[in-house]
Amino acid sequence: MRAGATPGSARADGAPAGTLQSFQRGLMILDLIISADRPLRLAEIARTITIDKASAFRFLATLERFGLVAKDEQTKSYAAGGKLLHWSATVGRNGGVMALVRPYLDRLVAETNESGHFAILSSERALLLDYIGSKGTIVVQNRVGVYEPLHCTALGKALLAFQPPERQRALLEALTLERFTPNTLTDRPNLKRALARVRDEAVALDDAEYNPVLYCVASPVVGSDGTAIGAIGVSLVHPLAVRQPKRIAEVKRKVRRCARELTRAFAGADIAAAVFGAA
Amino acid sequence: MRAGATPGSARADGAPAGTLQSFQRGLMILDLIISADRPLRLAEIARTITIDKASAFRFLATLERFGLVAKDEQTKSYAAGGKLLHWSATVGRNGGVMALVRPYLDRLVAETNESGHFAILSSERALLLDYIGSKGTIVVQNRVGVYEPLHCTALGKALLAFQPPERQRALLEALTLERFTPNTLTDRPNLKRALARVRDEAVALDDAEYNPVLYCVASPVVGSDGTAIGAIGVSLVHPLAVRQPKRIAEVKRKVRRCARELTRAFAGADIAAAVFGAA
DNA sequence: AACGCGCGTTTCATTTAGAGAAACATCACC
DNA sequence: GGTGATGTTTCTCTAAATGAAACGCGCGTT
Repeated sequence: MRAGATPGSARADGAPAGTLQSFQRGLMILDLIISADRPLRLAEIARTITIDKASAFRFLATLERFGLVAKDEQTKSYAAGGKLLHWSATVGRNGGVMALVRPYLDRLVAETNESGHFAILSSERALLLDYIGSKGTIVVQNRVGVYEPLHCTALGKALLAFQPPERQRALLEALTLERFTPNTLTDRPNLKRALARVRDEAVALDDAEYNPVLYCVASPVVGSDGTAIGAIGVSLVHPLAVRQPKRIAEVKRKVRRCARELTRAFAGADIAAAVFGAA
Repeated sequence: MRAGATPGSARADGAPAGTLQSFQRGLMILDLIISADRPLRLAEIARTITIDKASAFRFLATLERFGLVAKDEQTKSYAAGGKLLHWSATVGRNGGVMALVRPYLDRLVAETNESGHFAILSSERALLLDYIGSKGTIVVQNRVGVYEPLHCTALGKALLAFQPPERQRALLEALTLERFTPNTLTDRPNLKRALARVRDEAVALDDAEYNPVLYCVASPVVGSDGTAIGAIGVSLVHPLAVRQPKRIAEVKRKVRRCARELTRAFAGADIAAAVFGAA
């Protein structure tokens, strides 16, 4: 279409060279249908993606054949299909990282009696990979697979603080720093200062910066190259937590220790010592 | 490529008209990576899908940009990416059918004290949509999202027995009737007879025909057009179950009743009566 | 060290497979 | 019954994907 595009350069639509445009469009449609909270109609989809009706029709037909979307012939609307559930089940049982992390997370939850999370950096967000609810009466709901912002969560700041300098700069540049609560850090200088502190202490805090009722503590799990491959932490109910500085200090210690041991398991004792200091 | 293909007719590669070949290829690659139990290399993928290396590279680059696959730069291998977890989380919370089914499934499990399942027909398989473990000591593991064969499971047979005649014929035609245990029905005439009985009784059994240690009982949940929109059932541990005909009869009654009530909720009392008989 | 081999990546010309317009078919709502 | 929006099919043209080939690289072998 764009005839003047130099080969090898980025195209006008933002799709970089070496990627397949039509495939990408199809994935966008699938993503749209999954993200929508209700079945979507063809015209609606074509309009939001801004592609031709006819093309949308073909994409949807292909997705349907694959079982990825289900078409309701009555209402002519499209929703997530059975294959997605199958994929979910398959991806979920993929022990991968989680098999290694689980025991540590288990112990952290048992020790602190708070809800524990493990997250990785994915698409400029913190992606919650695992969750264990506390045994206490108040339980933060399970939100595995959910994205959370980097700038105002403990897990996010732990991940952000331990990125290579250029990557961190790029991320900070790209982030929106949306305000969620009065406590949210929304200016880059303040955030940078906070990250420096996280780097020093190897513990990140979230004092109701994202969710007004949560006080979170997280530490990075660092790989052999010194960058965070994940972050582990716990969530406390905010109004109760802030009144108990001794309890917070204790939780910080336990999260920190847990992350250090995980880091040692992943990357060895020398890296762990470099990040968390000597035992 | 195939220049002689008549417009509108099926293409030589089996892809029907109106579907996008390249998009389909991309989805096949994604499916392959998800299904694989280990990270895959580019060459491997290209060979199994039988596409050009260069194309595979482009597809993978696109998938990676989307976060659907994660590339390990060290080993140059591809695995399922974070976006899939995100999709899983999003699809999972989709209350849809399950919100309606859950209470019934809950009650069935409570009444029978056995593990309960709910499945739908998807891609010539029974797709497990929900599961509740029994409160007893022996628990069948959770397998939500898993496909099971139609010809040798109680849920599958319940679904199969209540399909429109032509669809049922087509399905029977297409099925492989693979043998899993000595009890598996592997010839079509026998299977047809079994389905006729299921249709009469509105209860399907699986006497260790798929898993040698399971005895399963299931009934169809029928929609307003008289075809099964799902199936609900329980799994008993086989060697214990067969010794207790009275227990089995009781479970059958309870499963049947649960399915009837669910059918009534979905399709109304008249349909329920037509399938399950008068109360 | 030189060699061969397989793999990943990039480039390039060829041509298919997809895009888009338009015609058609339905349906809903005035 | 007409008007407009939507879903579906057909057709033509060309942009976009394809596949061959070339390149660079790491690895194991001789």
